[in-house]
Amino acid sequence: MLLIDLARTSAAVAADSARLAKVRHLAELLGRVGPDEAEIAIAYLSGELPQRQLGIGWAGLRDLPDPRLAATATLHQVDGLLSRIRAQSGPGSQNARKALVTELFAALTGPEQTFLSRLIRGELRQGALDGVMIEAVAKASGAPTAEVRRALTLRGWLPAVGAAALGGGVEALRAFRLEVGRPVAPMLAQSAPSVTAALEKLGGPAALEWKLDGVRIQVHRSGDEVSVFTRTLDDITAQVPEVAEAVRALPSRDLVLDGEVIALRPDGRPEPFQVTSGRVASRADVAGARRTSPLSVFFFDALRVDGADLLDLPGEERHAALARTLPPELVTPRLVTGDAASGEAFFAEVVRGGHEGVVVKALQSPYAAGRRGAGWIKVKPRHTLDLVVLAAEWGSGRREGRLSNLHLGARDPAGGGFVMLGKTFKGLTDELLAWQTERFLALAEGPADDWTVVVRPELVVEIAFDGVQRSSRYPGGMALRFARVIRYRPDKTADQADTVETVRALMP
DNA sequence: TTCCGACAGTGGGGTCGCAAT
DNA sequence: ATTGCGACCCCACTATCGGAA
Repeated sequence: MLLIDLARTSAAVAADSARLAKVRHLAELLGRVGPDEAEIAIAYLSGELPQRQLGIGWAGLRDLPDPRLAATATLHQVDGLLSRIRAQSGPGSQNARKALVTELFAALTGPEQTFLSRLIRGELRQGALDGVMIEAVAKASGAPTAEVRRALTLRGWLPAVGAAALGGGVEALRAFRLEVGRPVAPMLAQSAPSVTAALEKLGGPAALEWKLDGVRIQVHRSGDEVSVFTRTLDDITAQVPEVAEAVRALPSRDLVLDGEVIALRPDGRPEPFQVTSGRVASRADVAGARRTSPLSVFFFDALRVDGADLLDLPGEERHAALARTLPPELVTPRLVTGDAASGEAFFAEVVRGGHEGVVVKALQSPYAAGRRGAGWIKVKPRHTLDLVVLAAEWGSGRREGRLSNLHLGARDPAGGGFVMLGKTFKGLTDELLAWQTERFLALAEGPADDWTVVVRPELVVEIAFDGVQRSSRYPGGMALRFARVIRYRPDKTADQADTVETVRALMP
């Protein structure tokens, strides 16, 4: 099969807004693809690369060669070159990668270049990723969607699952099982504004667990072999030796556990997220890093214990197995209650302890791997500030032509100006985007660069955020975490906005 | 007919490793 | 030594479609 076939299908998928039409386009192509090309086609059309990462990004795709006229590149040819790009390492590798990118793109037509560069940047923008591709695989293979989903849960890589379905139908899908050593897509949580709201949503008693501000891990143990995976299924075993040691010390030798790793201070309060993040990312001198910032591990779910797969069991049964298998200090603290008042009290206590919040879990729900299932609901406290818009950046994609990303500043009574604390594009409706674009252009003091418009600091906007963190990027040495717009405050002028002192008081 | 679950898109700050300068 | 880039850690929110109610 040729790359142009995929590029054409992708364009057709993008052109139809209806999901069912997207599925039809994708399934039609899957019906034509050969068995040895199915993985590549499914990967590309769901926005992924079989190589996962190439070492090429936005900058590596600047200055592409002119397209050619005849489309001749096959999927195998493209995939082979991408593998060669990925394989480059050591001094000179960056230049070698660029040379290979040039060679690859010089062999492509315009539409192919557009498709492939979007794919490599991770911005396919065709309105279809895994979710739609699952439906397409089901349609093309004749297997029920639920079977495809379940196989994906256990295998964690849709192209492999899709290829199996196209080749062997339902039978092939049923052959996928939970395998110790191969990570499963972790279950995710929805969110709610309060414990009361979360309990209401679940409609009965639930388990409230500490939400630790660390890094999600999935740990597999088979005998003395222990592997630790992140949420995106990357192997971080070497960076977090504390985890393997803790799990190896358990009596059970066959385990798949779900939990969180976090750096705690000697007094038990959490370090800022940056500390945990740094520990998980750093590969050099793990022993030294461990002495400075030791990691603690807490588990909250068990997917397999001693030969038994637990994924389909109710949450409370899985937790019972967890509690039987682990010592209490390795289990995430929790409270089971249906009472909103005691739930709120528990939440307040957790937050006082410096933690992120709680996760409210239905007692009955199975482990819905890879989905934002309704069974888990996270609750976090929310801060708000009234800040001043200092500038705005032009948006992209569906926000093209709209001023989108806001630069936010707090009032600085000492300096008489404003101190930038970060940016946000979240919480804006289409209506608000249109309004603010017009308003900002009226307040414009001129462009700072091609994509940023500096405005007179007059508009006050109410911003919600999760906390304040240390920053080396911004002049005040602080930045807001997860800032989002609540509403504009036309009733306030800039000299009534919150000050940097107010923000500084929120620093941990 | 209306409601709501699931998905995709639109980007945010911080950290590390590594190649290029 | 510094800088720029890529990859990944954390992530919130809105619009839309289509099945559920």
